[in-house]
This record gives sequence, C-alpha cells and structure tokens, in this order.
Amino acid sequence: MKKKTLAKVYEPAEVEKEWLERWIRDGLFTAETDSQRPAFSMVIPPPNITGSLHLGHALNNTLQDIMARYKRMRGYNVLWVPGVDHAGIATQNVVERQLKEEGTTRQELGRERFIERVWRWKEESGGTIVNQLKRLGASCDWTRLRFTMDEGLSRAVKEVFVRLYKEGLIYRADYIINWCPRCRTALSDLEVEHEHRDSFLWYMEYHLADSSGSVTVATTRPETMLGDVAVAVNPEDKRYRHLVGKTLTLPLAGREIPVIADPSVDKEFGTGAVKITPAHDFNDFEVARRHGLEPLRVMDAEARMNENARGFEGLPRFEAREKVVEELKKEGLLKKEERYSVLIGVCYRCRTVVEPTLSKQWFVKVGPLAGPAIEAVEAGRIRFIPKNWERTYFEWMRNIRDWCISRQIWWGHRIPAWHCTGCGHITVSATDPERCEGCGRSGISQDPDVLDTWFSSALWPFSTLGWPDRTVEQELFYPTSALFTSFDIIFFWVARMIMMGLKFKGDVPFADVYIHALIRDAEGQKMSKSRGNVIDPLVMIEKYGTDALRFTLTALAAQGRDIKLAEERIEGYRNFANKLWNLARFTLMNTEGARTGDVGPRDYTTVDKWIITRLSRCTKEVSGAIENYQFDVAAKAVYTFLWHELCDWYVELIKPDLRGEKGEDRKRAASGVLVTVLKDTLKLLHPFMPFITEEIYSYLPSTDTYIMRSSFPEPRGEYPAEAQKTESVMDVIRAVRNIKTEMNIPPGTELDCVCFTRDASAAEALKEGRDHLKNLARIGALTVTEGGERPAQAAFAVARGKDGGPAIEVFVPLKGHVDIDSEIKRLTKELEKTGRDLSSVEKKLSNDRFLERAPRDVVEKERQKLNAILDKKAKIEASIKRIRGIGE
RNA sequence: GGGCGGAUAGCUCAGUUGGGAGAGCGCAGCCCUUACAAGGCUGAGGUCACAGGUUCGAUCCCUGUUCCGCCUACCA
Repeated sequence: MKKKTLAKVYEPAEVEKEWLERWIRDGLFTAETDSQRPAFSMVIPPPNITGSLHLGHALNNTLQDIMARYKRMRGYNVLWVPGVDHAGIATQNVVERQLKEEGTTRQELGRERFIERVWRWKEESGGTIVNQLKRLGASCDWTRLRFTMDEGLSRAVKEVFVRLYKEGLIYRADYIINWCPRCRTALSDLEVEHEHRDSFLWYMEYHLADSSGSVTVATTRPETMLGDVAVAVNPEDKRYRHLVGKTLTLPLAGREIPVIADPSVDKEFGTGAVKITPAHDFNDFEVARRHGLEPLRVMDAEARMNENARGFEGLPRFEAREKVVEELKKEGLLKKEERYSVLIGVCYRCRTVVEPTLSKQWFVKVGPLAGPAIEAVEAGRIRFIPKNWERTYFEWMRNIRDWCISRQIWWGHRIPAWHCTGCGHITVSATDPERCEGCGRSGISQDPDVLDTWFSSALWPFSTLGWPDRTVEQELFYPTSALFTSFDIIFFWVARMIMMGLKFKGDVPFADVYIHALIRDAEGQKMSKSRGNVIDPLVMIEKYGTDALRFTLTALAAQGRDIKLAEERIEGYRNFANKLWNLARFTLMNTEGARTGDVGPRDYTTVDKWIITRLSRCTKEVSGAIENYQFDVAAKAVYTFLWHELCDWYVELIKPDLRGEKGEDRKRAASGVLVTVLKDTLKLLHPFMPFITEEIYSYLPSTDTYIMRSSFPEPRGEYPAEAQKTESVMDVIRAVRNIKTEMNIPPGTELDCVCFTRDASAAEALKEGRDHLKNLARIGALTVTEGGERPAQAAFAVARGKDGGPAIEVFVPLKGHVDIDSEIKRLTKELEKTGRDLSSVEKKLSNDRFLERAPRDVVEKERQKLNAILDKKAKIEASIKRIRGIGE
C-alpha cells in the first residue's frame, strides 16, 4: 500500500508506464501449463508487421483484454496468445520502397539477400505494433509472442500444404486468376476490391469471313479483342440463330473465330452478342472451356500487350485500348461509343486495376473443407455473436470458389514443391528433398512462389500452440474459447481458420466468434489516411490516457453497429477517469482510522444498505453483460453507478458521518463502507480501465498485491426496503431543490419543509433522513405527518419514486419568498403533464376489451396508476387553489 | 442481381420475453457547497421515417414504401 496524497488531477502517463512494467515483470499475463484451474484462451488477430496501432486494433484488443482480465479475476487460467503477421505483399512493398530510395531493386539484390534484408527490417521496425499493444494494456502472454514466419509456424505451414496436396486438396493448374500488374502477383478473389468508374461501352463490328454479313459486339475492354477466340450469342436469340457456327474475321488481328451459342449470354445487354476472351475474363474463360476453345493470352506480367497482339506489342493495356479504338474507327468498324459506368477490380494493396489473367497457379480445393465448416456453425459448435453474421458466413461458404494460394513474390512461406528439370514431376515435401521422387534425379528446383499470407493465418489457432507437435498448450487451450474480430475478415480469416482447424485438429478452432464494430469518424466516414480523418489512438493515449480511450471505445461498442467516434467522447470519459480519481482522493482523506477489513451488514445504516443494494445490482449487471459480450452495457452500468449513485448521492449523504458528526463508531463504519464499495467498484472497472484502478487500489488497504489478481466482486446482498426508504429521501430532496430553482430562490436559502405521507415506512425514512434533507436540500425545520392542515403560502410538489414508491406531499412554506405567479405557472405546468398521463390511463381503463383481455396484473397496475394520478392531480389542484387564495 | 443493417431529443446512440419514451454530449439557468469547474444543482427538448396489418394495446411483431449505409456478384 502506497502512502502519499493523490494529486488533484489524474496524470496517466507515469502511472501507466509503471504498472505495465510491474505486471509483466511479475508474470501476471503469463498462462500456466500446470494449473488445475479452468482454461480460457484466445488468439489475437495478428496485426501486420508493417502496421501501426489504429483504432480498429485498439478496439479489438481492448475488448479482448476486458474478457481476459475478467476471466482471470473469475479464476480462470487465461492464455491470450499475441502475435504478428508477416503480411507478404505489404511488407515486400515497404522494403522495396526502401531499396528504390537507395537506387536499387530486389531483382538486383537477388532473392536471398532480399529476404535477409526483409528480416533485418523486421528486427529493426517490426516491434512497433507489439509495443503499442502493450501500451494499450493488452494483457497478452508476451512470453509466447509468435510470428507467422517463425520456424515453428513455418513447419506447420509446410505440414498442412503437404497433407492437403497428398489428399488432392491442393492442386496446380492453368486457370484464370486476378493478376496485379504492379505487384506482379496473383491475388485471391478476396484481395480484389470493386469500384465503379466512368467509362464507355464500345460497339465493334466483326465481319463474317465470307463477307455475307457482320455481328456487332459491345465491350468495356476493346484492347482484349486481340485475344478473342469467339463471339457468343444466346441459343434462344432468334436474331443470331442463323449465324451460329459461322466464322468471323477478327478485325486488326485477321484471325478467324467462330460464332458460338452459350446460355450465359444475356440477350438484353448490348447487342446480345459478346466477344469471348478467355485469357483475360473470368466469364469468357468458362465459356471457352465449355466449348473447347483455346485461350490466347495477349498481355504480359505488367499488363503490356505481348507478342500475340501483333502491331500492339509492348503497349500498356490502356494505351492499347486507345489505339484499338482508333484503328477500328479508321476501318469504320466502331459503331458506337456509349457512356457507361463499369465495375472494375483493383488490388487491395496498391489500387492498381487488376488484370484477369490465365496462368499456372496453386489452388486449394475448398469444397470438401467447406462442408464440415458449415456444419460446425449449423450445429452450434461455433457461435457467432451477434448471430446474424452466421448468415453472411453461410452465404459465402456455400458459394465458395477454389482459393488461389500462390503469390509471385519473395517474402512469405515458399511453396514446398520441387520441379524436376528431367521428368517434370513435382515433388511436394515438408523437408527439402535431394532428388526427384519421380525419376530419382537430382536436377530439381523449388517452386519460386510463396503462399498467400492468409494461408498461414488460417492455421493460427493451433500453429501458435505448437502444432504439428503434441504440446500441453494444445491439450489445455485448444479449442480456444473466443475469437474477437471485425466483420471485414470473416471470409479472409475466420472461415479459413474454421476449415483448417476442423481438418487438422479435428475440432473447431474456437467456440465463440464475437464480431465487433468498425470505427468511423464523427460523420460516419471510414477513417483513412487519404481522407485525413484518422484519429490516432496513440495521440489520444498521450492526451487523455489509455484508460479513457479504452473506456470510450468500449462504451460505444454496441453490438451490430459501427462506432462513430469524435474526440469529445474521449474527453468525456477522461473526465470520468478523473471523477474516479477524485472519489479515491476523497475516500483516502477519510480513511484514517477506518475499519480495516470488510464491514458487514451489522454496520449498515439505511443509506449504506441502499448503496450496497445498488452496488449488488451493478455487479450482477456487469458480469452478466461481459459474459454476453455486451461490453457497452457493462461499461455504462459501472459509469452510472460510480458517478450518479456513489458520487452524487452516497458520498454526499455520508459526509456528515465521515466528519464524525454521528460519533466515532459511525465515522469508522462509514469510511469502512465507503472503502468497501470503492474497492468493489474498482474491481468491476478494472477490466475496462486497468491502469487507474490498479493505481488507486495500491493506495487502499487491501489483501491482494494487485487488483489484477483479485477476485471479481460477488453481489453483497440487496435490501429493497431500506433502498426504497433512501429513494424516498432522495425524492424529497429533489422536490425541494426543484422548487427552489424554479422559484428563483438561491439554493442556500433555508426554508422549512412539511411532508405528508400515509406510508409509515416513508414517514420513518424522512424522520431518519432529517439531516440528509437539511444538508442536501438546505432546509430548516422538517415536519412529517400523515396529513392535516396544509401550510398556507407554500410551494407544493408530489414526490414519488420512479418505481412507484409511496406518495409524499412536499410543502415548502414561502413566507417572504412568495412569488405567486411563478408558483402558479410551475404548478399549472405540472398539472398539464399529469393531465396527459391521466388521459392515456383513462383511455385504457374505459376500454372493455382491455379489461377483458389484458392480463390481470396489467389491469391492476393501470388501476393503481390511475389512482395515483388522480391523487396527484387533486393535490396539485388544491395547491393552486390555495395559492390563488393567498393572492386574493 | 443477391444479402445484411440502419432511420428514436440539436448530435451520437440505448431501449432482449409488445403494457407509463432513456443515456451521454450539446444547450439554458443557477452555484467557486474544503474529493473533483475535467465539478455540482435544476431544466428545456421526441406524432419513435411513412403507409397498412396482427393485437385489448405496437418504438418493439408482420407486409409494403421512401431514404441512407455496408457486404457480395463473371451483364460483356
């Protein structure tokens, strides 16, 4: 327990640094492998090694950390595995950019030296994101930090590749894929993003070889016509039926191509005749395949026209497009140019327009893997939260296409396949082979391609636990308990992990998938550097503290909705942290001579029982909400309890006790209760705001060294009767305050107060609470009776708790402060409100069908409501009458 | 084209078995009451997008419409 007085304002910087070091030093984040306690495990969605912490990371890891800390406090042996992704294309781009500045290229450097160079870069700059995550307070087991290019993980990748290949689930084939001409690599379908762009639809005329006529085709990509192998029409299309089977002369190229009939052609679009370029269009590829037509590739790796495009060779594709259009125009074959919005695919990394290209690539045959993955979710062995994401998952899984996994880059897991120069056989092996397994010759060379980065990510939940070896970690922690991620990588990552987990571990990789929000700016725009609307979490941490940032993200993270974040929100929760800080400061100022150890029910006053009741409710709500992944609900529950119940009311109510006005015993008990409540509250808050809670806890008389190691609070019991009594007192205080404000009476003015109530308990509460009324409503004499002569010249209000507590008539005699007009105005307003309530209830109760069909308790409730309203209305009316009487 | 989500106070959003509309911020007035002005007290503000339907009763359930997002897709 530290001993120093707290500063007036909470200063996070030093505090955060200190606790982070101590937590790690004392191994508080480290999972045990010899524990009997129940296990709870998660794997972090590995951020890119090139990355820097953004708000998405901050939210994702804050939520995981809340769960991890909560589960630890609940007694679980928690393993949260951290790690970083090697991010093939992104990382290679970073290093290539460096090389460019140095005036060289990776090709000049050579593969081996380039890879060395990337590793060096990783050692120097790759730790950034890890340190940023630590700074966020992420209680990952940092002793188990993994990297997707680690030796162990690389072994897992090879093992998986080999086994899938042997089973025929990985194959190599000539197929049309998405090609990025800038990155000069193949991309998977998911790595292509779609954009609308303004362009044209060009109508080009192809003549029949026998000059007996022509066909006009419409296209958005004229340059690919050089690779056309056919023109297709719908077999149902009467306009073209007579042409099917005839031969056309392809303009500019002079080749002869057939007219074919294929049902995929839309009669309504364009001219109803479409050119078929199988080497550069997905649909055309399929059509050509159905018709046994040989594709013709007309572009090279950088999307320049190749030797098959005679006359255009060497031209970049878009220049070729202009030239093709121009030449067709010259020959009078361009019939029309029509403005058209095209949907194009761009590389998710560099935004270059992707070129669909026929090439030899490696694929995963996904169908057989998808089946069990769908079944696991259907059967509820994996649960998506919120549930509606399951639909999205199914939708994609049921329409999945084979996954292109080879990338023509250097940084990544090299494909464990060796080509024989002699017999052409491919040897696939987890260990580097000496010779071809087909012919036994030694002339073999490894496939130059590397694997899609997501291939290794797909193995993450078990590769990080030591697979393919048998390890204790897998025994204890697989399947993991929960995965936290955002919806944009359900396909990239979540689905693939499920497939691989089921395939290689025979079990799902996680039980729950919690899909959290995406963060946008205050206007709802996605944050991006180009928009300049990025809020940097690190800057926010500097400015407001980590806890404030964490709490903000959490409080805004309602399920199924994006977060719109404005800096003011963070400021608001920084204020909350400061509120807590000052509560602690106040508590410590009053703990001298406090009872050590927990105080118990015997010590509780009515007011104590109220705050204990509220605390118990809050405790239940917080743990229930966290268990259900409703982190925002949990955060708001503590927020309201701490600020608006504990600080606004309880502390104010017991201040006299703490000053010793009720004797030494009560003083010590009161401060004991305060400490107890504060401690529980800190524990409730610790998963959300780890630093400030740990700091404050260290000043309190505690049995645990760390709040992080303490147990999550259990409810301390509820006292409904006492809670109601306190609420009554609070209601009267509010009524008096309201009267003073609305009557323009300075709050400090001492006025007497007369209360009428027939409820014995409420009457007792008010008598007991006399001092509270004096202190918090600043009243003079208090009279409490069942009823009787109503005070003349008095302002009036009916105090009644929200949950239908007993009615209390509150009179504040205004001798010397009478402002008849404003009181009448105030009461009239109140009367109008009551009248509105009345008519809605009366309407219900006068409806026979309501009386017949509504449940009895509902009807009874309405009757009581009616009585209460009528009662209140009568009282206000009487009061108005009396006041008028004064004026006359 | 298919799918998903949203429309509630000036702004951002809660509202989970259909039964008297809530919070935070902002705004207005008052208050330096020795934990906190990064504070306290009080208050104003809403035909719950629109039209139907189910029901005794709908912000909530169903249908349709409008507007706004997002995901997905081989109409060239």
